[in-house]
Amino acid sequence: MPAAAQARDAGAILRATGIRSTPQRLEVLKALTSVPNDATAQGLHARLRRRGSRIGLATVYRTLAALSERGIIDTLTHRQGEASYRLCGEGHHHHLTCTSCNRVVELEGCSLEAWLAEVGRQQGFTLTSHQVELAGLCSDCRS
Amino acid sequence: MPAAAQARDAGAILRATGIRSTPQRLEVLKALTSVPNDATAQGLHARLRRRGSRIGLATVYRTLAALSERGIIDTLTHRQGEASYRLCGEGHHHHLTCTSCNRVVELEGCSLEAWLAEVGRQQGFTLTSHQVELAGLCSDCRS
DNA sequence: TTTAGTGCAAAAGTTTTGCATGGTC
DNA sequence: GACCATGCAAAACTTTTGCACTAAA
Repeated sequence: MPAAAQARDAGAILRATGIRSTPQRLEVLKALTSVPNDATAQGLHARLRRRGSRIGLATVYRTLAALSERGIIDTLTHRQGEASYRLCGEGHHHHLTCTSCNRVVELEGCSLEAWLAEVGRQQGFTLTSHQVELAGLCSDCRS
Repeated sequence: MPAAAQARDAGAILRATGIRSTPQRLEVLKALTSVPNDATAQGLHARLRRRGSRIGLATVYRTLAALSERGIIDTLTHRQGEASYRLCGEGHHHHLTCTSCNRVVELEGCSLEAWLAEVGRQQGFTLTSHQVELAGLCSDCRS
């Protein structure tokens, strides 16, 4: 459970990646661990402010950018016009989002290698990256 | 060649979808056919203006939204912060973009059904949609 | 003490909207 | 003539940046 392990000590994550540990960064990181799904910069900022934090919106953006750069969080683009972020397990994986309750399931591993290789070969491309976002209704919302 | 067929008569596309045909919408549609890759709203507007059109930016946005709603064009989100649009063939398909020259290849068909069904079953989801964006280096740019 | 992070406000950028005008059916 | 589309400008948003100040190492 990589995500849970990370959640146990936000400070350790920052220290491990060599970026300076500050109260604001810890706040953002903790807020991310307490959200089951993905969150937007604006949403995180509002949430922290509501709880009494004096953190600035720019700091939230800068923190999310720093964490994303270092691979600690993932940047999802399934929201229209607004980027959203999620604390994730390690390694390559994809997400499955419920269109009704916004629950996000992290799919472990990626079984697309064979297909990707085939497509690359057919089109003469050297594939360097791929982004996959699945959407549907979760079992709870289907009823 | 659905895309080419569409290009032959922009007016017919508009008539077929029941939306009113106007010079501006034809301009946008023709501009899309003359671009090999995807284009942004801002880019299309600038291009049309440069060629003497008096079309407004809002009209370009409204036209692209109308066309996208009706499935005549696809909305891609691989550009950061700016949506881009592409006149596409019919049916479900995915795109492969060259990270160097921005060339976009439209992949016919989608071979992910089996994988999707498996993932949905495992997670208890009823999958309703998926978005796949592949990126890599095309043969021309590899050298 | 050096270096990097923060908050605020302003700026930058994309997209949307209100409204008077003009074009389409 | 009824209705819809357009152009313009302003507004609404998200995100970035400049800068004086503060805090971390």
